[in-house]
Amino acid sequence: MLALSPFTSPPETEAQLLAQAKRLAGYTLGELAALAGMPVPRDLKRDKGWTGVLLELWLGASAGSKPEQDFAALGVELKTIPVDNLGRPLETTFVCVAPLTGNTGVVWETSHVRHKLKRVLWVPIEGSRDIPVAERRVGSPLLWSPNEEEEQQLRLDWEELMDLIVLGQVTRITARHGEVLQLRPKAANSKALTEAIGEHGEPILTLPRGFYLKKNFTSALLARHFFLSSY
DNA sequence: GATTGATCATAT
DNA sequence: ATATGATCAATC
Repeated sequence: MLALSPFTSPPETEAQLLAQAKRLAGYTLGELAALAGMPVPRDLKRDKGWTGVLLELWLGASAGSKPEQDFAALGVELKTIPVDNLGRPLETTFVCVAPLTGNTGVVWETSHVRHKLKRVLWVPIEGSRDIPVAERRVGSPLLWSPNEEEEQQLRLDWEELMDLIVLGQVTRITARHGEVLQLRPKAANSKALTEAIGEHGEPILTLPRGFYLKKNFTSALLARHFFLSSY
């Protein structure tokens, strides 16, 4: 029998949240899904957010689609991150949608990116596609805030990208811009359009974009944690 | 094999 | 269309 049950209400402290996340380490997604009464999809092709929702449930996050941090009372954001057998990220990490209009005068200090990343509970999950979803294991969690260097890296990339957006260059931005933070499409499909600023300052329609953390960034922060926890 | 651009589900 | 949760898969 598993001495484990999902939170039915949000955790009241960071310590409580982290403790519960630590309890989940080592369990498989299949075990956690069964205890939560959730069916396990064969793969994640049509259930890309399934793992995130499962962990939200187990950790007592305000499930669903509220434009808030997952643990609003604690100011903590939950991110599951798929990793390989060495704990390296297999995917980039979505942060938030990029505002493409109304950006005159915006600054890093009050940006959505900075707010989202102020405090993050990272939960690594085995993500190799050759491991059946139900057999993938939850890894050791990490409660993280950007250090000075990370914050600076993020700020520089964000400022470069936002400058291009404000200057009407959004359609010229590719995922190659930015060292640790990149801008990529974030949409249902390539026909979903949103308003942006064109190269002559005119309104245009373009693909919605999102900010994503590149793997070099998340890989480093997870590696640091792994290194430190091995002592 | 890694990366960039595209895409999937669901709720509001 | 926008927000939440992300991974897929064509291409380099």
